This record gives sequence, C-alpha cells and structure tokens, in this order.
Amino acid sequence: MGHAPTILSDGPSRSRVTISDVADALNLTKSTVSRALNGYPDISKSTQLRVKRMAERMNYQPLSHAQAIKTGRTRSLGFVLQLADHDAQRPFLAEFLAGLSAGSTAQGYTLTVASADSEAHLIETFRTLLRDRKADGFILPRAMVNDPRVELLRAANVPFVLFGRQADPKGCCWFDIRGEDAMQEAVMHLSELGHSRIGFINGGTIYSYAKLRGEGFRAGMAQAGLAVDLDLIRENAVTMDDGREAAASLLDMAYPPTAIVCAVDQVALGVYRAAADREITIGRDLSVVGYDGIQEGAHAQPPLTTFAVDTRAAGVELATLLVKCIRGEPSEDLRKTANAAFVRRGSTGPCIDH
Amino acid sequence: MGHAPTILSDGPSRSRVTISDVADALNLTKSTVSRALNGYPDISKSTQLRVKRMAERMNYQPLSHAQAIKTGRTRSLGFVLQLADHDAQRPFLAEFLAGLSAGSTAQGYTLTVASADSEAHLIETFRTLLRDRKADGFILPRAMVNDPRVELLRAANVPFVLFGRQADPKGCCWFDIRGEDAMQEAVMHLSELGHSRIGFINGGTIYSYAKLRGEGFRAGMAQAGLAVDLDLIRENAVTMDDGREAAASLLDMAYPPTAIVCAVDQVALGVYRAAADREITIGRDLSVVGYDGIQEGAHAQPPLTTFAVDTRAAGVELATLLVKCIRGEPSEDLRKTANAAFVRRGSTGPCIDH
DNA sequence: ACCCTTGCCGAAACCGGTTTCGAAACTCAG
DNA sequence: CTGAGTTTCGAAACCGGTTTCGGCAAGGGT
Repeated sequence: MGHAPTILSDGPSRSRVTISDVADALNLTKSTVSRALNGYPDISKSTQLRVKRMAERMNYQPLSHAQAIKTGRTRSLGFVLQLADHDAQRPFLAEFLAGLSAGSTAQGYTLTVASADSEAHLIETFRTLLRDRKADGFILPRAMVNDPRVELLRAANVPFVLFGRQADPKGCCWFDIRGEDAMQEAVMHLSELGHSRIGFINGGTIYSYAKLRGEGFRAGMAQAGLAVDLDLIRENAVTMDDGREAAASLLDMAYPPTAIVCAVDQVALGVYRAAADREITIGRDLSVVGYDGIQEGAHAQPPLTTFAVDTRAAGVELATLLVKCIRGEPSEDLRKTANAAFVRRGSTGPCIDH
Repeated sequence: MGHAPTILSDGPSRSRVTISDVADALNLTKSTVSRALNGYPDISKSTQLRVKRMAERMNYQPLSHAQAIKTGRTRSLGFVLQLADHDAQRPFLAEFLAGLSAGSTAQGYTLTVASADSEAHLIETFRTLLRDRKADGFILPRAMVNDPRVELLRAANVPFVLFGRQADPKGCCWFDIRGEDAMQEAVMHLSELGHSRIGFINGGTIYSYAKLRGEGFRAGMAQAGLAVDLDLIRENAVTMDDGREAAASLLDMAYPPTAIVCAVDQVALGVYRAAADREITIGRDLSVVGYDGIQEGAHAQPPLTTFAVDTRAAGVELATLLVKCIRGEPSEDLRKTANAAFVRRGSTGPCIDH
C-alpha cells in the first residue's frame, strides 16, 4: 500500500514526474522513452526494458490529456444517462455505474458521465461530447430498436458498446443478458407447476429486449406444449402502474390466467397491486414471475420469483469490451451474452385452478 | 437546433476548429485570440469583442485537455462513489448524478466518475485521480464526522464540496438539507396528533447528519414540551433490517412508543416490517415518520409520511458551488442549506393510546 | 520637440507528451 | 576492407492551447 514519497508535496511545487525526468534519469531523450513505453519496434529490447523498469520505479504515468493533444484519445469512456426512462433504470444505476467505473479503471481508463433529459438533448449531448473529444468511446445503456445514438456514432465512426442487442449488428459491439432464455425458463417453471393459462406482460416496445423476451415467452409455451392465447399478452409495460393496469385487464377477464410472466420486475410489483385490489393471493391464487432481480422484489409479500441480473458484472464487461473496441479489435468478436439467474421465491406455486 | 455544418465530417479529416483558425480568420495571432477569449486586460475592448464574435460564429471551443496541459485544470469535476454504504445512497444516486452532471455541463465542466469498494481503496482512488489531474475538484457525498477524504483534499489543497456539513469548517464548502429542522417538524407533527411517547431511530453514526438529526429531534421534543426518554432512542440504523431490529426492541417494551421518527426512510420501512410481525397497524396503532422521500415510501402500505429531499437539485447546487470554489471564491461564501419538504401521508395519525 | 508612459499586439517559449526524419553504429556479405 | 542494409537512437517538429516578453505607436506632460 506504500505509494511514492512525494506525490503531493504541499505548496505550489507539486510537480509530477514527467517523461523528461525519466529520460534524464536514463540519459536518453524523451522521444526514446516515449517510443519505448509505447512498444515501438525501433527500440531495442534491452532499452525498452530499462525504460519500463525506470518508469515503474519512478512511478511515472503519462498525463492522459497531454497525450490526447497529439493522439486524440483521452483514455476515457463516455456514458450519457437518460432521465426520460424513469424508474426503469434507477435501481440498477448504482451497481451498473460501479461496474462501469471499476472496469474502466481496471483498463486504465476513466469514466465521463453526462446526462440528457430529452431525446433531442440526448444526441446534442453526444455531439458536443464528440466535438470536445471528451470520450474515446461510449457505453449505451438500454439498446433501443431504432436507436438514434447508434446511428449517430456509427456515422461518426466512434466506438461504442451496447447494453442490449441490435437487429442490424453492423459495427456494433454489445453485452446482453439473454432475457429470452429467462422468459422461456419462466414458462417452463410455471408449466411444471401445472399452469396452462399463462399471461405475459412485456416491457417497453421501444427497447430491443422486448422483442426477444416476447420470443422467449413463445418459445417456452411451445416447449411446454401450450398454445399461446394472444388475449393473455400485454405489451409495453414499464412502470409499476403500467403493470397494475395490464394485470387488471388480465385478471378481470372471464377466464383469467393463473400465472403471469412479467418482462420487468417493476411491472410484476404492479401485478401485486392489481391482485391486492381484487383480494387475490399471490403465490396461491396467482403465480407471478418477474425479471431483473430488484431489491423490492425480495422484500415484497410474498417475495417475488424472478431472474437476477448481475448489473455490476455487466458494467465491468461493457467497459472491458469498449476498451477492446477502441483498441481496434473487430466488432464481430466483441459481442457477448450471459444468462440471468433464476431465483425461486414465494410468488410462484402450484396451479389450483381446476 | 441547427448545429455547425461540418463538425463530424466523415473519414479522418474530422479536424476541429482550432484557435489558429480563428486567429487566421481575423488576421491576428493565436496568442492574441487566447488572451482575448480569456479576458486579459492588455487586449483592447474592440478586438476582444471581435474575437469573441468570430469564435462564436465559427463555433470554436477550446479543447479542455489542450489547455489543461499548460493550466493544469481539466474543467472536470470528480465524483467517487463508494460501494461500501450499500442501500443508503442507491435510490438517490440516479437523481443525484443527473443533477451533478447537469450542473457541471451548465458550467462548462464535465463529470468524471470513479468508484472504490473499500475505504483504503477510496483514498487511493483519490490519490491517483489527483496525480493524473483527472479532476479540478471533487464532490464528496455523505459527509462523515471524521472524513478521510476531507483530510486528504484539505492537505493537498484541492477544491471540494460536501453534501452534508462538517464540524471543522476550515476550507470546506458544502450544501446540505437541514435534516434537523425536518426532525423537529416531525416531532411537532406527531405532538399535534396527540403523541407524547415518541421514539427516535437515528441514522449512521459515522455520518455527520446523525448528530444534527438527533439534535433536531430533541429540539422538537423541547418545543413540544415533552421530555426525552432515552430508552426510546436508537442509533446507527441505516438499512431496512436495522430498522426492523430497532423497531422490534422499541415495540417490545413494556410501554412502547406510539410514534417513531426515523432519520432515514429505509429504516422507516423496516419499522413497517416489525409492526407487521406484531400485527400492529401503522397509521392507527403506530405512527411513523421517515426522511428522504424514497419511492418505496410512497408505495408502502400505508404510504409513508416523510420529508422529501430534492436530490437532483442538490446535485446541481453542489456542482455549481464546486465550480465557484475552483474559480477561487472564498469557501466561507460557499455554504448553503435548504429544507426538506414535509409530505404528509398515511403513516401518521392521531394517538389513540389513551 | 523630447522623453516617458501606457495601450495593444506579435514573436516565441512553454506545457508534456507523440511522431517523423535522418544519421550514427553495427552487421554481414563479397 | 568496403559497401549496402539494419538497428537503434537523437534532433526536431508538432499537437492546441497559454503565458512571458518585448516592441511599436499613440498619448501626455514638460
């Protein structure tokens, strides 16, 4: 834990170790030191080693904005948070950001955060960020089906990674959780409990995950040998109120479903409310499965059966991918997915309908 | 919404407007342009105007990292988020960060975010951030009583602002919500409802707000003409589980309180659980007041009476203060507080004890 | 008419790096 | 021993700004 002696000498003499200091210490020129540290082939192996050792010993670290002036790269990753999609990302944000910044610093990058309140403001924000070279690449949370950010960055030829997938993968890197697999598994779980009238409340239609999760639900029904009843499907629910409303319309049907799969935990909690309004006991009269793994789910009554997403790990992964993308690795090699973890809790139980 | 024509010309020719371009356009040297834009007194008013107009017209914006190399200032604000204090800050983070970044960009600054998982790692993170000049100043959330961040930055003579106050104000700027006033108001509210046995569950002892809120509670009791019963006071509760535990010990007393004031909403929700465990109906058998204004409070059963904090506005305020601090305004002038807004909901009701 | 300010601006150094260019030294074949 | 080809490095330009310094012209006092 011991760090260099005089990093922060008091007073105005807080001068850093510069590349010239390293050069002087070795009786070399700074150009040689620079090339040695950057691994140029015209520096002998031996001096390269000498330089790297000395740099280490002197605790030398190039000033990122000093190199940026010539190279154009700041060694920083950009993240623009949108205030529009309210509750959707709020609970995850802390974890996600923690992951992002941890991943960034692990790669020697910093994280620059900006915000935008409207969509127009959003791409304007990207524009100025680009113009001022504030970031070498961007992390785009919540991939959308027609994503203006993707269009902009693709056109500008700036590296970016998506949290979520994209129909047109051209130039896209991404990391995503296979929500479709989770939906499928949810249906299988319910089917094994004896449910056959299974409702589905899908998430925000503008997001690319909605289509996938819808497909996952259908795949699950097919695998369980159940017919999909379109009357039991609702789309575009994001908030708790959305969920309450959608669930209301399902529960008030003549033959209501005995189980409901939700693409989003918040929505599942809305289903709880709709059920409470009708004195339906969740876990007994109605089974509910969510997706996301938010805290409130664990504390709900009964605790929500759901799929936990490791948002933190996703952040780390995305930062790592983005740095690789910036370093020039082909984007086809930079697409990864992972699975959510099924968390069985009290909101699902055997079907007692007939 | 029209922006400059060729900000992002495709291909490698995406050259920006530099200071030399502006100089050439005016038949001046770049030194003159620089001094004109920075308001040096040795440039005539007329040319200063000419330069500023032309810079505007050409959409010129100095490259922050190019100036940083000489000035040492990056025009960016640093924010280190601590992963240790879990739930405490999670719900607010999105709003807070939105405020910070909005405030930063409004001042022409960017926001650089780093993270640290332990306290040792925390100050190490600050050290490298300082060494690499990643930020001109720092926003410190959750002021603590003995705050290592304050000591470090004070010693290094680096500008910073606190969200929260500090006992030793030397060199400190801050913005804070007057939680003590809220606590006092909470007691008055309960007293007016007829409560006299009022419990108090305070927040994390390491944070500087705890002492203040404790004083506020006592001030409220004094104002209401009630004696403070030390048996009804609990300290250092931050999470929901903490709250449940503290409430349990209060409710299991021979003469339990008829109302409980909580320094933190999460803790208040823990009180809900403890009450539910004992089939005590909140709002009727027991009144509860929280503080923070988290969403879950509004959705709880019954909705939680609390004090809403405008976290977003706090972020904006802090960023603004920090920029002023960086610009050299004396820190004594940079200390502001605001009040939380009382939100009366269903968790408080008349005392029906006797 | 002369000198001394003062106002205003250009020239040039500088910040901490990167990158191009050319030359010295060292190889190796003939 | 010589000449061509390689390594390996230093010198210097450059990136986009800031800041110091000095000079020229206008103004003011005597």
